[in-house]
Amino acid sequence: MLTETKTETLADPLDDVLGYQLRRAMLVTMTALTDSYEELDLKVSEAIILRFVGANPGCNQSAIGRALGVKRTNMVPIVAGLEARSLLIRPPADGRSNALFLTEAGKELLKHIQSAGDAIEQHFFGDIAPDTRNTLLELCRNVRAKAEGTFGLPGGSVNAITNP
Amino acid sequence: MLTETKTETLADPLDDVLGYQLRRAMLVTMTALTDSYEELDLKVSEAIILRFVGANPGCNQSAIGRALGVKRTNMVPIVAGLEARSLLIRPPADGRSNALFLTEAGKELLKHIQSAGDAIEQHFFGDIAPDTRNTLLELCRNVRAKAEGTFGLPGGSVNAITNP
DNA sequence: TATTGTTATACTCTATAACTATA
DNA sequence: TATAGTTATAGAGTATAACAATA
Repeated sequence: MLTETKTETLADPLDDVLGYQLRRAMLVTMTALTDSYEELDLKVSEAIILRFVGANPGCNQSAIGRALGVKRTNMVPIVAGLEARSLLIRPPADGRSNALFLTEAGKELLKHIQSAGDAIEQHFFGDIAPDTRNTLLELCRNVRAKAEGTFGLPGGSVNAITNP
Repeated sequence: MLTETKTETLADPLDDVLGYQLRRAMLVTMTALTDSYEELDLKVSEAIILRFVGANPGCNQSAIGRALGVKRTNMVPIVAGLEARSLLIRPPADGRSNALFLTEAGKELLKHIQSAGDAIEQHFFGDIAPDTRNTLLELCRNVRAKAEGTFGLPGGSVNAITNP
């Protein structure tokens, strides 16, 4: 006679829902990224913003916010924190906006940010065939393009980036 | 002479980072889902939990929390809210746990939840070829399987589900 | 001893409104 | 009038700690 093993396995009604499964998978990678950047004492949002400043020296924080889908009101404490840690400077560009530049410390940290990001990318997506990878990237572009479609989403709030 | 058009297009250093692009795409679909469920006066978390109860009548809220990656402490107000709205009941299963069941109203609402979810799925992923779709689902499974790999993530907090 | 439900609480990211200064 | 930076504040999701009751 078999001892009854309590199999706590719930039926998953979303098992075949691609949007849901993609989200679950993304949460895994975001958690890994969060943990990895924690060793650099950075949040994911801070790391991403540093990468953007590194790639766009002299841009202002509102432009980065638009690119990332982060409202300019929420950029304030993040950028202020990075400046307070001397990872970037923001001399006035004109009377109302500041030009962001990485400091030497910021540039040095950026290298580690990129290494950590690459490691995560490699770990989770390194075994994907190149053509599958391209298919995926195109899928992502299509999904984001559809955001302005039938569902009439406001462009600004479609795509915030920070929270795991 | 050409008038200089201010082309505010920042270089995107993450343009080719699959993890990042997948996340951006996911945020788009989650925003659409949030907006859609808003018409049913439901949060995404509430809708997902109702789907799980519908698929697993009699289960308790901690089990759902484990399946979704939501801590049982955070299940409390959500389930209590659904009970207060008479969408589910929770008679005691044994002395310490309750068995969750949808009410008739909950079952009726579940139909609309599924329709709304299907519409989002169709809108964003309806044009994907079946074999590509399967590739994607397998990719998701692989990513989640890797969470217990090198990065040694705690199984519990890997995969919360609610927040857009 | 482990599990279930619960309260209280803190932290993060996101959102809106409103203000100031400048283009 | 539109834009950039800012402050204050509210909401939602997630986190830990602690407790009582039960298995």
